[in-house]
Amino acid sequence: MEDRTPVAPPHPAHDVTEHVGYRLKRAAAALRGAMDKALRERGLTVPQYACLELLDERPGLSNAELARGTFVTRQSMNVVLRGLQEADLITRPATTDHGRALPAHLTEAGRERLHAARSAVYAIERTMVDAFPQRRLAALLADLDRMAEALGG
Amino acid sequence: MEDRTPVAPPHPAHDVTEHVGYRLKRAAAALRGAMDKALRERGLTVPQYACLELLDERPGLSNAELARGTFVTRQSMNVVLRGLQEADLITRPATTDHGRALPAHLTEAGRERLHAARSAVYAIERTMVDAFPQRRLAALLADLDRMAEALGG
DNA sequence: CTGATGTCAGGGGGACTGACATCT
DNA sequence: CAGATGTCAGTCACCCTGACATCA
Repeated sequence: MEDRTPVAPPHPAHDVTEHVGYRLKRAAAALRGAMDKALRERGLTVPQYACLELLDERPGLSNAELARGTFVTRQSMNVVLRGLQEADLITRPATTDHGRALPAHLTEAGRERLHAARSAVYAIERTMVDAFPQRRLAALLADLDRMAEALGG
Repeated sequence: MEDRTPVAPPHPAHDVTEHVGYRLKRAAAALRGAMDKALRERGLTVPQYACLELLDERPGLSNAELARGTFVTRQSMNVVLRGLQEADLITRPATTDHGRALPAHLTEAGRERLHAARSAVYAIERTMVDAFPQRRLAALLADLDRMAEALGG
């Protein structure tokens, strides 16, 4: 496996734009940018939106559970929750009589904010999905999952 | 911790884990994490590695050109270049007799560092690519590109 | 003047590790 | 005791906008 080529003039093989990683990053960056913009116009950050979606799906999750569900530390999720609380989009009890876990719930304002944001996010997803043949969707989803798992995601 | 029945997911259609965006972000995050780790062990950050790859491919690019090539501002790229210069991985003339653009070039140390990092990065790519049927690679690359373009990436 | 460039200053969102107290 | 949790403190990498001077 020894490549003895000393130094390399610009070869096609060295064109990083041909690599899977580059394409993946580019697509994810484009998605992130589109979501950033759409969500900021609606008063949410991407982590906040993800947290609201998860809470809408599973009301009563604790900070640590939300952190695990979005693949961040509970310290990072704590900051997100604090922001959502200050905006009155979620509620958390200050104390609990059993254990330390504090269940979070969407407020009515939180539900409304989420639904507005969701429309925008779904439109972005629709744009992505419509960009390639529909029959390849399932395979694409499966391959993305396999890549994430192979890398320990 | 499961004291009560955890919470029934209201609608499957609301399960964000089914969405393309979620899968894409998860795969990209796994890639980013793997690259972060591998590159840190070799004394590079991800933006630094990207910059070195671009400079290897196109020697003499200026700060602004590198910024455009990696989709960041020239201020951000300036920080990256400063770090690479302090590590003696690239050289830039302090002045030029024509214009303001300062062409950057890899040093020998820069080439060596890049090649070591590239081996690690390529191994990560190999892991990703080997995770799904090879015959779907071309379609996957094309679909990722189409998604990025559809979103204005 | 206009446009592109390099650079300094400042800020901000997002994520991490370490440390500590609380509660089962 | 161990284990999970909430939280405070500090740090870091990254990217951004604004402002300014330089130069074709």
